Amino acid sequence: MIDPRLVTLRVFARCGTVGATAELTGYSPSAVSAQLRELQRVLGMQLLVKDGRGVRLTATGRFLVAGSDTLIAEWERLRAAAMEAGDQVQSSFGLGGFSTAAAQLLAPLAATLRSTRPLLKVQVLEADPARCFDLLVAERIDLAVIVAMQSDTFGEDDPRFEQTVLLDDPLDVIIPCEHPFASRETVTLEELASEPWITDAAGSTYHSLFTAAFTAVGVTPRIAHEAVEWETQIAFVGAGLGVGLLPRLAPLRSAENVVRLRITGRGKPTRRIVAAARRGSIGSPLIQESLEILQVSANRILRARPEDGL
Amino acid sequence: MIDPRLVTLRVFARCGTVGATAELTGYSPSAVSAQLRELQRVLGMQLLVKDGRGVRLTATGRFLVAGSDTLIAEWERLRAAAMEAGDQVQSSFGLGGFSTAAAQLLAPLAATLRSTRPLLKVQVLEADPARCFDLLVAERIDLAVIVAMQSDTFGEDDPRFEQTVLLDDPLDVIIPCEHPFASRETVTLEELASEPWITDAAGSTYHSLFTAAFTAVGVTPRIAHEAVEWETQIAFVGAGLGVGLLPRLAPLRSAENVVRLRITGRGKPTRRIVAAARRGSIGSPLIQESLEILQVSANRILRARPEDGL
DNA sequence: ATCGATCATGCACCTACTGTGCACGGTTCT
DNA sequence: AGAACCGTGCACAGTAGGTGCATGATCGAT
Repeated sequence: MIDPRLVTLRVFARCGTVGATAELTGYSPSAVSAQLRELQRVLGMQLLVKDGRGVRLTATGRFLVAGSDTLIAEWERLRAAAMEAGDQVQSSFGLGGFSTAAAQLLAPLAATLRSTRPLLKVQVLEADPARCFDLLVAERIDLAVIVAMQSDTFGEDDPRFEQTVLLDDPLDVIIPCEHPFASRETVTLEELASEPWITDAAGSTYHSLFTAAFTAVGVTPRIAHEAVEWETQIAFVGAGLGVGLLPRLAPLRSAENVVRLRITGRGKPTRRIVAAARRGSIGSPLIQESLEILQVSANRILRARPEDGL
Repeated sequence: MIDPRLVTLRVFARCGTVGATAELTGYSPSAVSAQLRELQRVLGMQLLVKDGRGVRLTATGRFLVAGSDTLIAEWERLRAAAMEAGDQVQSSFGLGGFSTAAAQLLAPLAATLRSTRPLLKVQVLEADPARCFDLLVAERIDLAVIVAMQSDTFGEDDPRFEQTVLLDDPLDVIIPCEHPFASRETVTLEELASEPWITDAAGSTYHSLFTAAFTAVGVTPRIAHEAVEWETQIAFVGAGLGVGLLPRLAPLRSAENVVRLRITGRGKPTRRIVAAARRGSIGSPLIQESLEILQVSANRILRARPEDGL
């Protein structure tokens, strides 16, 4: 209901270049340029100035973008309330989430919605958390499932988003079948202090999660190998190259001769998974229903004993 | 910046029929019908139901319209603030007002704006107060000058509008040149109690103003003739048919052998003239400047002595 | 009961907005 | 200097959204 050109401007305010805005919104760069030009004409304001080989927001432009946060939130709130008041449904629904969430949480959610609401067009996009926020602003998706990171620039109080905690996903340890601990059910991080560890490259979200888990118990792990994908890491462990941490949500196929153990003791590392939506839209019946379904899925997975993955 | 279809829905909520909405917005009835249908499709809500030979808002529709008041106001506020922050001007500006205001206040305002802001497209529409409010909602005009009536359904606290008092326009008495009081400068209503009066038909806004003036001083005037236009009333008085009340803003040509006297004594009847705009937009520099110009015009007219009209 | 008036809507048609693809000029980094 | 990148103008195309007329439905008046 808000003019799509204003939405485009907001996306531009986040990524700073016309090209990136085009990529995020799905338009061509020419279209973004034309939209921004038209927006300035309609409003009678100069919103952009040339800056080097790019363009930059003017003070007026920044002011407008900042103020539009409450406008967007107001509209989302109104639409959600009207939806609830009229017990009606929207026609399309976009979901976004990072890999694990997309596979374990969003896929069943989309399937459930597809059966309970046959005429709702559901679209799922896999994207990392930062891009999920971009996609929310661009209105490409309506709900995102992400890992809450302390390093995130989006706080709880960002006027553009509203977040609710979905679940705390515990990290398990995976070790090779041949490992002396393979028959145990639980283990502490201290017991594994001298093991060769497998994790992601420094700088990734998983790596910071990894180090945080060990600093919490005062252990310095020896990092032997690096793997980006869970599948790769599991394969490394299965090959006896070392041990690793695996979120409980990440599935483990039985063929992979790897054992998953729960962590006990002082340090019980978890990653917090939250759902994010545009501020104001959280009350929408569709989003509320989605959150409930997500909770059910998450609890069902978490209740499963770690040995089930063997 | 708000979707024009939502604006159309708001206009429909006020006048109740597709045809009237088309007339107010400037669209054709087919276009209004298509817009409302499209709006329901996009939002996934049923906003209208057939009702006899017309259509009626559903509960959801009424809810949406009511809630959109704050949304519109929020946008107007944001735009006005951005305008002020950036010291920029809009490209078009619509003015509305009733007959006297249009001639005496809006015409000079439009002329001034045309000279101070050459590239601003100014449009003036003459319309009675009720229609002015409709035109404000329809975004055909941005500022309206109207007579405040106690019978108006639009209170000071209407979430859609914002009003500021422009001036209190005193009512003068007009009498024939041959009248014994013609050489005086002031008169009281009591002195004219037995005169034959000329006013508008019962039910008009002027008529209620007329009776209110006399009930304030406890006099019951004898209504001899009825006239709708000021010009007609003045002609009646000039022909010696009676006396009448004339707002000071209404001009008096010297050729009309009629004398204008100020009213003194307990009852000093006035009509309150206010400016109205969409809520939130009152801070816009263009509207602020317009209000100042209107004040200047009004004061200049009011300072003129009543004899000047002879 | 019938006829006319009124109201919303569907349809055919057309205009004009808006997006795409490509080429170009300007700017920065190496 | 040359290459890479960024934004923008232009020709073209598709489609959203406008008008005008005809139609069906409903209400009021004769």
